Amino acid sequence: MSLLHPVDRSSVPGLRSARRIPAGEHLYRAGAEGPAWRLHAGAIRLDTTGPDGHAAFASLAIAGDILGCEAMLFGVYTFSATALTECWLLPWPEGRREVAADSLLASLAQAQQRAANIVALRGGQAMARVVGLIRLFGDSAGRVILPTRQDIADITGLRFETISRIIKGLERSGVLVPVRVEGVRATRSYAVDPAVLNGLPAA
Amino acid sequence: MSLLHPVDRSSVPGLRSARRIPAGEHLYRAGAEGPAWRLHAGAIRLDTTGPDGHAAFASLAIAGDILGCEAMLFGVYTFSATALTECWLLPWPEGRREVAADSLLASLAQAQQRAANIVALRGGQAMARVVGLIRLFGDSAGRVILPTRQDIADITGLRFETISRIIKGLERSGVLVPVRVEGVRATRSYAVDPAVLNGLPAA
DNA sequence: CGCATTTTTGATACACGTCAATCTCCGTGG
DNA sequence: CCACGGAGATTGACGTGTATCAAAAATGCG
Repeated sequence: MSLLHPVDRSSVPGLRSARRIPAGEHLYRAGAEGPAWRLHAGAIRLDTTGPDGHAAFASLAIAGDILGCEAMLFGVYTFSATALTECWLLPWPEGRREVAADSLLASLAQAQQRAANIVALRGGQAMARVVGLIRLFGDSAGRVILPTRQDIADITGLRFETISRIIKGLERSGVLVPVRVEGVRATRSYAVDPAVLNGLPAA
Repeated sequence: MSLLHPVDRSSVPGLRSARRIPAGEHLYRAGAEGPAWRLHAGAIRLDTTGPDGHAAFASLAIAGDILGCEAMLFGVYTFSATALTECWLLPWPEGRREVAADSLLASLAQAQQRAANIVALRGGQAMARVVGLIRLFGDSAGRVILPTRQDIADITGLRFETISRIIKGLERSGVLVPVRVEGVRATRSYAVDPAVLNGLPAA
């Protein structure tokens, strides 16, 4: 296995002011004040804090999504945001101008599409759910960096033991091949069988 | 059981141009052209049409939600919309003016909140999911008009036989009491135990 | 090198799925 | 007004996919 290096973000135009969040850390918590963000790279989970103070998975943001825009309306964040993988974010809206209606409309349409994706990850058999999540997280080059087993379990509504069994099964059947990436846990970086990454039902 | 009568919508201000959709009928289909709508009363399911032409539950709209705004951006609807209960809708945006950014922002925040609700309906034990859906559909007076068992099953990611068993169980334990409403099927209109309608874990 | 965290694996239980047979409701037409 | 028929709902018997509990192994940090 060759050792890959993470992308150098400092060369990306307009990303001077980008904020980096390491995997597992909070971007913000429900009830706190702060700006809205656009997620440039990585994945973030959003949790509601129940009346009993117990956090429950509520939604998912992946590259391109807008997060925390409700704080522009209510003053505080509704959800807590935690990085599932290393993330790069930009304050939103980007320019110093007013928020364009078109931009908001696009965000709204995208939010609905994302919601439909998440719903699909929470129905059907466990194998199909996990493969769906791998597709959602996989890049065009056929590589994935997955969240922890526990986070995958929260997203799919399964148990981490079940996730572990399924991912090990996909490894054994060759659908997933471990890939070492600097700064990423060994159990979380894989190359994905391209046939499975697009439509096929997997093993 | 007394016979209740449906609300007379003609007395609601600004609802002259409202469109009525009977339970079970389509408002629009994916790929078609049309305006965006605000759902004034009732509930609507949104389905994605998969590559195999097979429809899958994607999202839910309840009173106050905006539907089909993606058609303002892409020209066509992304999802198919079907009435779960009798619905009243208004074309959106309401006035003849431009869409206000604030209004869109509110819709975006609401869409995210709704998505979190739906996610919650698709995890945990079957009883908790069904009770959660009853809470979502129940009005402040403690009455619910539910979708068909099949629709509830699609929303919660369970089977209609399971839904039937759970709802019958709630009836037998007195949490749900059948209520006759004109034009609504006997199995779909109930009074809900107020203790269960707010926080309590149910039977 | 030791230790906390995460992941893997096994054995067992049970909640829900599946299949199939009624039963109820309600609209239709004789 | 009642017989008919179809869609939706209920119920039972049985199978199975995940949950649950428990223990060991792997991973990576200090």
